[in-house]
Amino acid sequence: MSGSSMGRRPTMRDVARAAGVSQSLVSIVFRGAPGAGAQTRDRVLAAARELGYVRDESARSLRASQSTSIGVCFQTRQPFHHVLLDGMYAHTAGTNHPLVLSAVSDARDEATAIRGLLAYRCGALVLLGPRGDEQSLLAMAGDTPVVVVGRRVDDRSIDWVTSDDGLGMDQAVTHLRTLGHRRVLYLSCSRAAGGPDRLQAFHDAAAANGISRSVTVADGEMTEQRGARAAERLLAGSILPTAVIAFNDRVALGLMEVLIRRGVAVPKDISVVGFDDSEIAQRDPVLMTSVHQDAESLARIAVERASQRIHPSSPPTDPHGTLVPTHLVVRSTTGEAPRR
Amino acid sequence: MSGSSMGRRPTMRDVARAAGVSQSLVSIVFRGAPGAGAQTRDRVLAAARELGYVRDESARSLRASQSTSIGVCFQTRQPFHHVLLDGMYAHTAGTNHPLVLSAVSDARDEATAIRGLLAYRCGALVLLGPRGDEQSLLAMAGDTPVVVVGRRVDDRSIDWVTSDDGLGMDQAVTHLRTLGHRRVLYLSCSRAAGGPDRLQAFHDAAAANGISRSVTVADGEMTEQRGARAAERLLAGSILPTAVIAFNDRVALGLMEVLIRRGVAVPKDISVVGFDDSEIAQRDPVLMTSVHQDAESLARIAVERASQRIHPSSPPTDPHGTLVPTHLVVRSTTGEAPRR
DNA sequence: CTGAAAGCGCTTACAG
DNA sequence: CTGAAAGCGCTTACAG
Repeated sequence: MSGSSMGRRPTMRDVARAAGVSQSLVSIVFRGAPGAGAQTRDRVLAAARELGYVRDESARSLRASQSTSIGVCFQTRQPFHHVLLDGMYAHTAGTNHPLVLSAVSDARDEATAIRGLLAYRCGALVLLGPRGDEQSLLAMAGDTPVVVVGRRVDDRSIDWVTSDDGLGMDQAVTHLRTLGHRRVLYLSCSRAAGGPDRLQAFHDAAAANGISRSVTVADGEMTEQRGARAAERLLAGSILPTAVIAFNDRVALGLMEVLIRRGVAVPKDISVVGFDDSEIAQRDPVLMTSVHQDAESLARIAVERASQRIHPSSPPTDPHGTLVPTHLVVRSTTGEAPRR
Repeated sequence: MSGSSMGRRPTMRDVARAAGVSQSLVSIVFRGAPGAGAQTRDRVLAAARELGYVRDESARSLRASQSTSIGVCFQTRQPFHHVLLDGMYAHTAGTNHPLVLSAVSDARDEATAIRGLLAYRCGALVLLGPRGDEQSLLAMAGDTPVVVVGRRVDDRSIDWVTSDDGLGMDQAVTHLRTLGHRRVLYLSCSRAAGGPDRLQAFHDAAAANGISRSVTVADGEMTEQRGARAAERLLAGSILPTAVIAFNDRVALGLMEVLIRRGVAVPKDISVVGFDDSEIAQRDPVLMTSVHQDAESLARIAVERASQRIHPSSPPTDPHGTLVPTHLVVRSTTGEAPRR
């Protein structure tokens, strides 16, 4: 980088001088605004590259009348959030929507993470699986528009996008029912974003399939550990369900790890269905039947909603929420119900 | 938030007016600079809270003579990076070092991620497991100081901190040797940051334990899939090693998943040692023997180095790198070498 | 402590 | 296209 010879980082003035144009024009080129000829534009970009120029986001967002960056709040320990992040990066590459990230972790609560995003003047916030209730999310965000991913929201000032759990659960239960299963256990996670939605969806699907009276539900965390515990409790009990649907793939994996070690054959003795269809489910030899969540669409729609809120060309979309279809990926962990 | 009644977000001026002090004084309070009495300070903070004031990082970092924020470049698909993120958040909470995150993913290469950090005027960059070679990292960072986590770096202008792989490998190999193992396979990952270091460490540890001639090495990716493939290749071969050390816990897990399904008992028939001692290794029923990486110390030292580079009270520390000790956590996947 | 002021690097509107 | 200018919300040095 020849820029290093200057002793400070190059500014638009430096690029302008190097390209022999005005500073205003450099700004026009970098904003992609009309007013620069193709040839001039190339000269400016060449000079910028030569100097190692990087446009200053702090200055840009401070000065711009409308902040276009999208703040994303995610959880460090949620693999599915990282898949969503990938998708959001893919859908903002080359746009004027830089992503600003802020993580929720043991040492950092949601309010702190959101405050961190506001400090960078984000034009909109995308919250992945937020735990807070609607009113506190609204209070935290203040005047900044909010898009929630992974659960429904009633308040109409918040946009949301999530997988169609009703559809997904129905696909899972119908699949099991077709295989002859009636005694189905659902490992719920009421604490998670979308946890209550998914539980309701399970009850609805059981009713629709006429097995409401033979299904059971257990509640807990959304980790492998929780699945493992559930397996132990199952094995200690008198009547085994013939199939288990887990809140997510991680819970299903933990469950299967214990079952297999204890000599319970999957799916011969018990069928297992995961949720997410993450890498966990897809890999050999796990090959788990799982409800596929379309992370790519979730991410794309979240970005689109945020972008619409930032540039309100039209009144807010109605409805304010989107359900993304799921589909069931049948692999090797589901089979005919055993007769017992 | 009573601030929402203003129609725009509150600034320091608004807080000053509400608290009945000057704007300069509000700045002093928020910077923690000397010049404000305890009582005034409380009045300012109360007014700020009342208004829902969040200090504008864009303006702060634009104006401040020295940018104090730390840019962190991480990979979305690396669980260990998220543990490091947790640690870095914990060690910057309450300091004047806000973290700015930028992810590397399929859709976003390292150069783009680093440029993203520079755009926010970070005072220093912390790169988690960067893949680029030293010269390109230096070129990308320009004048911004760089701290690399997860591998050694020769260039003395870059600080680094990583686990002592030499120690960790020696702990793993010595443990196996004590149990009578000689035929040890190492599943390497030369492409990963620190991969070559760890491979060299394995060879050194084998030599120190007098088993150089009976060990083998296979190379590949750092995923469960890769471990599963390795297990299949092992089972197809004529002579099984009596123990496997994996590049990380994920590879070890994939390996064990196949072994257990094929009726190969761990550790009776084959011992398995992971690396990282992540949640994967710790959970029941996996309970994997693994080389523990001290993520908390790695994160703390990375933050300390970055902070030192931002506020150079003393000349750069010598040496510019730190090796963090590992320790071996013995669980249930290692045992006496089988006689065959 | 106050108050007035300069300036970080941009965006934006404006006269030419 | 240029060039001069204002201003985003802060930090910082300064006179009182």
